Amino acid sequence: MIDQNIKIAVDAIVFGYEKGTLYVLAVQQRFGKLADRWVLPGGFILNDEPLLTAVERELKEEAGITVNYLEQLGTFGDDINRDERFRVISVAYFALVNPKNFVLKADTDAKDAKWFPVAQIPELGYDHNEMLDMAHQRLKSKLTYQPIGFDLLDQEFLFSDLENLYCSILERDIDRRNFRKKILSFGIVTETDKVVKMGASGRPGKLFTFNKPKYNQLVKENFQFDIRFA
Amino acid sequence: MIDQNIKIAVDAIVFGYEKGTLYVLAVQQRFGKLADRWVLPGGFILNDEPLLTAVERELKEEAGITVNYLEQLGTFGDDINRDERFRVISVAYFALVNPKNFVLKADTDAKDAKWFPVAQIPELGYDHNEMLDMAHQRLKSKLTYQPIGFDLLDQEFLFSDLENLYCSILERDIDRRNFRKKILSFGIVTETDKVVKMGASGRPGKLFTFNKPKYNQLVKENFQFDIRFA
DNA sequence: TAACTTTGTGTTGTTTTAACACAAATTATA
DNA sequence: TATAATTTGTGTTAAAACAACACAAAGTTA
Repeated sequence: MIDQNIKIAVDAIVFGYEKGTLYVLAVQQRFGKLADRWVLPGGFILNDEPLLTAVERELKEEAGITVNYLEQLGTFGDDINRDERFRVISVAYFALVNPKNFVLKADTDAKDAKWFPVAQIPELGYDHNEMLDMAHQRLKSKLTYQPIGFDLLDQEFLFSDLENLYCSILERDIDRRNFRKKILSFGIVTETDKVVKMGASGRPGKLFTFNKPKYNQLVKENFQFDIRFA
Repeated sequence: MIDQNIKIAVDAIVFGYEKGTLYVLAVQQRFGKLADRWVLPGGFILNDEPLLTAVERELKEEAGITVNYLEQLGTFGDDINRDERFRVISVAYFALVNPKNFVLKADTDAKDAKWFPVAQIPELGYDHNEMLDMAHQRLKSKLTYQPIGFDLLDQEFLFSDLENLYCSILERDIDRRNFRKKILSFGIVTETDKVVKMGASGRPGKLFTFNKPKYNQLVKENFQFDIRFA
């Protein structure tokens, strides 16, 4: 007979982006030996609950959000001292959301929920900094070969928004003309006829949208999104 | 209090390659409701055992092998009916080995252990066909951006071996001259002065080796292995 | 010894990438 | 209200990477 004394949790690394800054969602623990510490949102799964459902539930409960993109990141199982009562193995999920779409509200277990700039994240509880690093790495590399940047932006965006997102997350300069040429050549970004004056000074720009059905169709025809350059 | 009734297992998708054919390791179950069925090697983890250690132990126990390459593939948690007594969540690992280095021997729990050509895999127990598909996909894509093919070959190999490995796993033709040029340009494959006459007819070829320290050094200098072409 | 098999090697046209600058439309400021 | 400042929008060109292609050399088999 198996005498495992291990519990399964899910945790989420939720990235948000706004005005050139990449944020990650953390919650402040209300109970337990890490009360008051900031950790990634997450919690134990229910007996008959699929893993994905568990993450979505926790995000709803602890921060009041629903994400745009969610995928499994990896399972972190060796943090044996997370809880005195049992070993905890955690399945970490990578998620993207547009922070503008929600007002964070801590609910059940969480005392508070907050966006931290990734560059200024404090020391988190458990092995959550390690998870965050891995997720941050995943975001950077995935940005180059999957069109996930759009999940961080408004539905309609300026080309400069998209460009700045790539610049700031990948931490390098991008040639505006080459970037635009490449993205437009894919045919997955559509120009709307709306023009916006941005609030700031300068010439107004057109708004664009990501054409997801078109992208899905192209993928079926073996299209490979890929954008890497200096 | 948490009343989870879930157990954690690890499973491994172990690929082997020989003479143009890709194989995967399966074991035949001795006990339980799936007795006699073929499944991927794996089993429950011990309370204080790291996940990686658990996979290595199971591979040793069930098939008598030690792999060349091992990385986490993903966690499959929704196969709620795997066992009547409790839900099982399984962390799947992706592994590569040179089959020549071992004689398979089923040991503790397994009745038999066997290499199946991936193209002719039978229906496996649990959700193991799904895991295999995902691992197969991972192998194909990873082959193009990480030098993992060498973990499937002998330490010394003919250039044609490497080329055939790529051809057969990626299921496409490769231009021999362009392939060789590209691989050699990386500087991570060294020509030995041994010449081998292959057993078959034809001009003897030089043996090559993968220079892993050199590769690791290049990676530090931002080198990116990448080989995709028609 | 002729036929067959496998290794080894270079060139060229095409495509992709990288580098680069200025005019147009608006807002802010003097 | 003119001038400066800001942001959008757009093409060309040189360099690098890629794709396509064929034949001689060294051995084995018939």
